[in-house]
Amino acid sequence: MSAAPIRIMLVDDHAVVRAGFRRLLEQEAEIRVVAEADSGERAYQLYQEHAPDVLVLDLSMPGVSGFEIIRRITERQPQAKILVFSMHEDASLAVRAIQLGARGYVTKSNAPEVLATAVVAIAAGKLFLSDDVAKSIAILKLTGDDNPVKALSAREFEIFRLLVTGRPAAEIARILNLSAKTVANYHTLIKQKLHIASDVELVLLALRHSLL
Amino acid sequence: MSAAPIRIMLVDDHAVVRAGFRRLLEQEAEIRVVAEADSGERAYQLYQEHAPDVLVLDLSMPGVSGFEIIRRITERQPQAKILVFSMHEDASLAVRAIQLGARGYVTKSNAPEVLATAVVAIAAGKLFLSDDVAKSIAILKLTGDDNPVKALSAREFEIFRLLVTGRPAAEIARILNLSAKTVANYHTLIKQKLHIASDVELVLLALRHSLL
DNA sequence: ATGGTGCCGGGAAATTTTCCCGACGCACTG
DNA sequence: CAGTGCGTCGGGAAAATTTCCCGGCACCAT
Repeated sequence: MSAAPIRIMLVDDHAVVRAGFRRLLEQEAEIRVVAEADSGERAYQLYQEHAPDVLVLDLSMPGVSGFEIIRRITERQPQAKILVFSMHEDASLAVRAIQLGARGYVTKSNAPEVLATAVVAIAAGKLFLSDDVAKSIAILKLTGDDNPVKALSAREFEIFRLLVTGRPAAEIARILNLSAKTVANYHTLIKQKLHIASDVELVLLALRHSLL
Repeated sequence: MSAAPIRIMLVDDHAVVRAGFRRLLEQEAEIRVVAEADSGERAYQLYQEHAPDVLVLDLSMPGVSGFEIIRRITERQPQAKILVFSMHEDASLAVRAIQLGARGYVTKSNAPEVLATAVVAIAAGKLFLSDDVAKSIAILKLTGDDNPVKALSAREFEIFRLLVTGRPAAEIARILNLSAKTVANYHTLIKQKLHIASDVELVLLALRHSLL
């Protein structure tokens, strides 16, 4: 089984934390920590140099934020495997991180061995969420604080769904027995309520909420 | 296991073919054929009445085409489970059918028991393609006859990829060191080459080619 | 050399989007 | 029960974008 070890890079602004993680992770025979970074700038650079299998990243850092690091790295390497290790159990943070391209999210309140488990899972190409964040996300989903459904009225949502299928406004108008003008007005209204600027983002949003 | 049987509806313009399918399918204990239709018009109507678990549909029919039936049904019931059973091994037909919302595609050149297998798979919520069409689709993908990559020049494709990430034109211009005007011109050109009318379709196209 | 093709952007018309507005029905409430 | 708010529907007109057409440049193959 243990062919090549899983090569890890750690990013955290506290050296002591990094050292702890290193110990923790290297208890697992198949895991090797090959690089560490203490800032966003260094993180990006070292990531390019070492091309680790998994990047373990603390979100809260001075300067360039963890989110920004995720964004930058996945922009060029969408296949990058990034595990976020955060103190916040906040569901929306996790959702944002995943949306930006992270492959996993584990809070520090978890048992230590969970981190290694997460690393292995992510290295294997899986998505990993610790139980606590998974639960908060599920709740968030259900209550839908975050969901387009929540922000939009029934009618607006109906039009939203038709829009993201690519139907021309004229056809939507026909389907719903509206004037094309009204559809256009709704279209604008929907984009406002969702705080997005373009149709492309509209589809992307629908996608993230598995509405396609 | 065998709690409730899988309720099937057959659509084919030849009565003899329907009868054959019925026999074939009902050899499986868990499958029950609850309705048959010989035309597109009837198909839609009966589907609403019986709400079968799976709709087995022949593509080639006089009058309302199989595609149109898929479109109409999935328009109102996107969760509808439709299995296309066709004589054509044509990959693009299968792709079109799936894009319209079908959950499976099996050609008539397959061994009889494949049909039952497909029905069961689709009832379970899976997507099913018979080996032959899967192969043609794969080839189509690889040779990319249909692919955006094929139609677009390198530069055009680069801009295409940035567009479908939702970035504003101004940012794309900055990234590529172009004037916003040029990006706009490319944007138009790309839509023309891809034969699409809107940005929404642009994203959906990218999606279908797993470019997101 | 020369015609085809991809790249880049300006100008201006054409179209679309957006904003603002008025109207209606409905539900809630003091 | 009048008043208030909100969702729905669309017209008019300004604002912004898209599209079309063009010219120039570089490259490459004939």
